[in-house]
Amino acid sequence: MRRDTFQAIADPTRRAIIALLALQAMTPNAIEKHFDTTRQAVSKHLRILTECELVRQEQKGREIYYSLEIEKMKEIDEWIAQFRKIWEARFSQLDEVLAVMKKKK
Amino acid sequence: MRRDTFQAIADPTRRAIIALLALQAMTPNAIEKHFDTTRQAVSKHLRILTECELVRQEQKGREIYYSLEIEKMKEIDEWIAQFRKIWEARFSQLDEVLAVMKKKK
DNA sequence: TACACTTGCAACCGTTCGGTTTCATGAACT
DNA sequence: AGTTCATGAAACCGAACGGTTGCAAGTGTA
Repeated sequence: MRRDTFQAIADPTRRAIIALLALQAMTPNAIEKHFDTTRQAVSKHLRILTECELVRQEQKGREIYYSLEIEKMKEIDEWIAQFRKIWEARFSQLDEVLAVMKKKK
Repeated sequence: MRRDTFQAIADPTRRAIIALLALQAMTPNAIEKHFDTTRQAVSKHLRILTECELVRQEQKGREIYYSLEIEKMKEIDEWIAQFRKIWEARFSQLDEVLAVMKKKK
């Protein structure tokens, strides 16, 4: 069973849950109301997110509040960084070209 | 069949292929040599990447060169941006705290 | 033309995924 | 103590995934 951050964000429902939890901690019941699935399906997603350590739980009486472990998202950001570097380099190249064109004019 | 950028980067082999193609265009045969799988498996990954428009092909004689459509990676970057905003905000808050502490000392 | 090379595609296989249904557990309320 | 509420876990299902094997098609070369 692969269980990493990339696999966690592969599912659109999980991405939506992550985005929700970025704003505030929520209980499974509260999360469920934002979607068209059953509570159990949400619960399964939360299980996966917990296993990936993208989310942490905090028991409050009989409710469990889930909140986002936002630091984990940096894993994705770091991987993307190598490509961002490339397109930023291209952009500055374009900038140079434009500067040269302007000069000539 | 879900076929989007997030699902494309969920697989570690595909991530490695993407990273390879970011450096230079390659043929399936050349790509295969970097991995421990069969050519056909790589071919399947390339098919998925093509369907996601993350990769484009260019026929050169009997060889096909695959290259990365790096712009597509921005989709991921844009989604991550919302979280980057949060952790950067937290970082600058920390910065403020440190500044205040320094002042007091 | 015959043959080697590069590649894609279809069929199959075991595993995982995402979901539903059902049941168990533990906290809060009456 | 009994009931309701919030939640997780297990069993099951159909679909998709990732891989392998075998084959077909097109290009280059002797």
